[in-house]
Amino acid sequence: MSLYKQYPLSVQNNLTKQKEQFEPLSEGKVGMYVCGPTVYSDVHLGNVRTFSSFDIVYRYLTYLGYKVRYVRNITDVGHLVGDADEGEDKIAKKARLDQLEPMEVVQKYTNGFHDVMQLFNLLPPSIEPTATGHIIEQIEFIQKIISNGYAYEVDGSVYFDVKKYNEDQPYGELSGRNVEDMMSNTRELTGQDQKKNQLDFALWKKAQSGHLMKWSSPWGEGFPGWHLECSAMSTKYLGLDFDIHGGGMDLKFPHHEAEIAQNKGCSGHGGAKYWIHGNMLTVNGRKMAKSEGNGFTPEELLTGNHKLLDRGYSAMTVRFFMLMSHYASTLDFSNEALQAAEKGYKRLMASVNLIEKLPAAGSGNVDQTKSAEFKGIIEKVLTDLSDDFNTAKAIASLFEVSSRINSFYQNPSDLAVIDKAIFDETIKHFRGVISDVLGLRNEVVGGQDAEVLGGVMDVLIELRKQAKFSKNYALSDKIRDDLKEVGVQIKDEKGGEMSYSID
RNA sequence: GGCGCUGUGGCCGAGUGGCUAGGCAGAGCUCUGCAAAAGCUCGUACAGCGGUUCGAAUCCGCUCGGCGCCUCCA
Repeated sequence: MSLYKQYPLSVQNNLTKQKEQFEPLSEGKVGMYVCGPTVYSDVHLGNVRTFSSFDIVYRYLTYLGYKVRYVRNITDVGHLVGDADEGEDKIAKKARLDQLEPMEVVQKYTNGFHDVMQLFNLLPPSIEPTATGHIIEQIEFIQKIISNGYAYEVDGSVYFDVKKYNEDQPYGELSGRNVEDMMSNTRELTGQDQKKNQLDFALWKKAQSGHLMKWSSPWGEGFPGWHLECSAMSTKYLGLDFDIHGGGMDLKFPHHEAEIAQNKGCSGHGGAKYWIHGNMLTVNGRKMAKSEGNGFTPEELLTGNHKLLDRGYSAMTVRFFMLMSHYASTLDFSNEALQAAEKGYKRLMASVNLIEKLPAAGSGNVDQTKSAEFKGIIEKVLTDLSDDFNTAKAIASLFEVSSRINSFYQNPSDLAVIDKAIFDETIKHFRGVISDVLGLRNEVVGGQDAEVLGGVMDVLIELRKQAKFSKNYALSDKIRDDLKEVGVQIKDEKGGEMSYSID
């Protein structure tokens, strides 16, 4: 039996505002689209949180046995800087400032984005389409919307007719808005003379003279509107109807609302069945954002070279920190919280590393009750993950397994009564969840350096053993204390063995 | 102004009406030559005020905070 039948998944669907049983449109297969980054600057930690949230979704679906097609786009054109329609293209502006080709800007930050994803151990999507690579699809999409009567052309630009659309189907169902309210409340913007209505949004914009990123279209030279690429590319790669659409909470309106309207205006199909939104990372209670000046890059995080950071934190520490809260809750960044996460993460991983040192399970009189109880912990982990990807709850249970492992190591007799098959199954999932679902990995020195270090440590440990054996505590303590000074902790174990960990 | 979220012990954070996660910090104990690690035990928190209920952190109302979106934003 596949795991997804054993641990049926439920998800909070923001389209229906309810937690629902997850049922893919096609048995055993999942199509998921997630809004990716706009590549005109470095990603900051807040961006990382959203992508991490959906990395968990992707990983867990896969772990449950679903075959997942995960599409995450790269927005490399089209978003304007100003709040009116005449603003400059962000990428073009960056290109002008840095004296680069727009596509050089795009490439630079796309590379940077990939590096960051790798650093935090996020899996690459199945397809990573770019907006500039799908201009034709977007033009075709617009043409269909126009022919359906939901868009109009004005002087080389095309706008989506929200009011007309709203006569046939509700606009605002995802974000809980209604058109009448918005028409009376939306503030006046300048430079929107072309639009019939303030709520209308651009599907295609005529390129002003000097605009760098532009393409030919039936309406003249221009570029696609802000929301169109996701509609066009999700349809192309996942179909008119697919399972999951994800993105940051801040994209809910207007971006995702526009996406739904575009989809329905084009084909009558709304796209995704389940809409999932990741919440924001905050700093002192405020959203981390470039405009707030409270964002920092992953590099600053690692080095601690930022005024908000007391010191540097590793990528896995940060990943673990993010997983300790639920993706739909805001998460507040602080040095204290990071330090707590760091210790917790190390404790968890230490127990994972201890598993291989354990003696065999089930070597004594097997106690079925205790065995079942042990198994129950990992079942709870999977049940919690199936409850809307609740990593926070799951981690609590993982720590329980962790404690058991530590106890088994100290008291092998407790392990002797645990059924071997049950133990192996539990440990398989314990390791699987930590590495495959949560994406946590050991942060150790790699390569040749690691071998050398290991060899050096073996020598020092042997020296300390001899010193202890001859009751030369002054020397044995000096070895331990001096190593502690340079960040290596020696631990004496039962039976005279010693182990070490690197801080 | 509209839509929505939120207020949990020293800190961070889960919480499906009753059995009241977990991590970090703190206290005690065990183990230990001394440590460290680990294990065990402890703190009995849910912004305030009402209400529903046998029973509410959890549901309802009001009050007071905080935040997000409504303009590009993960």
